[in-house]
Amino acid sequence: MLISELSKKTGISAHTIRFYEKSGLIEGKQDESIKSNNYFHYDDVVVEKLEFINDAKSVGFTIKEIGQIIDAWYNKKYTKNQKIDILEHKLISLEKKMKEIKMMKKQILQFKEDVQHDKC
Amino acid sequence: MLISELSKKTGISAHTIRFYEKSGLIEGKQDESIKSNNYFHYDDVVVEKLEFINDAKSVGFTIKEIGQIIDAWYNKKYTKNQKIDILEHKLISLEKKMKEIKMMKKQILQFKEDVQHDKC
DNA sequence: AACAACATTAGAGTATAGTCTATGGTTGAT
DNA sequence: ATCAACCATAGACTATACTCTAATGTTGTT
Repeated sequence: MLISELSKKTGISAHTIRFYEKSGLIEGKQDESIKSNNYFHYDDVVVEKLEFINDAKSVGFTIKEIGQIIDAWYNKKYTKNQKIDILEHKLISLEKKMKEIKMMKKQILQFKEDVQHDKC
Repeated sequence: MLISELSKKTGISAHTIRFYEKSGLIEGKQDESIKSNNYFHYDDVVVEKLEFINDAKSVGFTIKEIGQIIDAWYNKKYTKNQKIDILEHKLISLEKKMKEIKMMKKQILQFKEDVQHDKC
């Protein structure tokens, strides 16, 4: 598919998709047999990646981190052990985020109680 | 205390503290009786706020959101009901973040299994 | 009085993550 | 042939959250 279809499927603008492509998160292929244009073609793996990117962004991963995770899954540039290492580090950072959120919940619940009992 | 002591206590640079002050998150007071200088003085509430800011930043709250929470606790510019409303919205957004992180954990665990079983 | 070590402000610079504009080429329907 | 609707690239612009520099003033010790 071409970029506008990819954009429709994922809800991500063509501009942003190109930005992700420049950032190395995804890649389209140009059809060598067609010489009249230089349009990029994207497959379902790219759709999958873009959906993952959206999810990963909302948990606070940076573009760089998302790139690492994608490479640990879809790419051949790491050994098996390197891939597992990267993924385990991300799991640890998710655990950390989880703990921080739980603590923040407690804190805000406390704030709420204080307000309810006119302690501030 | 003056800004350098506040900086030492919280581990936040004087530059960043001034940035937070400009952003409306904290405020120091100038001593009216001293006319020779315009140094700002900070109390323990500011230390408390800065510690909260650090925690709130790490769960992904923006400066704006942190400002709202601080105002819902320390400030008189909202009614009781408005304060509770703000805090409840933040609790909901924390619940959402938690769900997203749980899903991301599952996804990355799946990636890890796929790597372990040579499925990619 | 001189000096280091502090304080202030205004504003410039950086990194991240987009978002948009300008320019120009391509495709497909009429 | 022409027109809307697509495609590409380069680069400018924006928002957020700092981070640093420059210029200048103050305090406290020797």
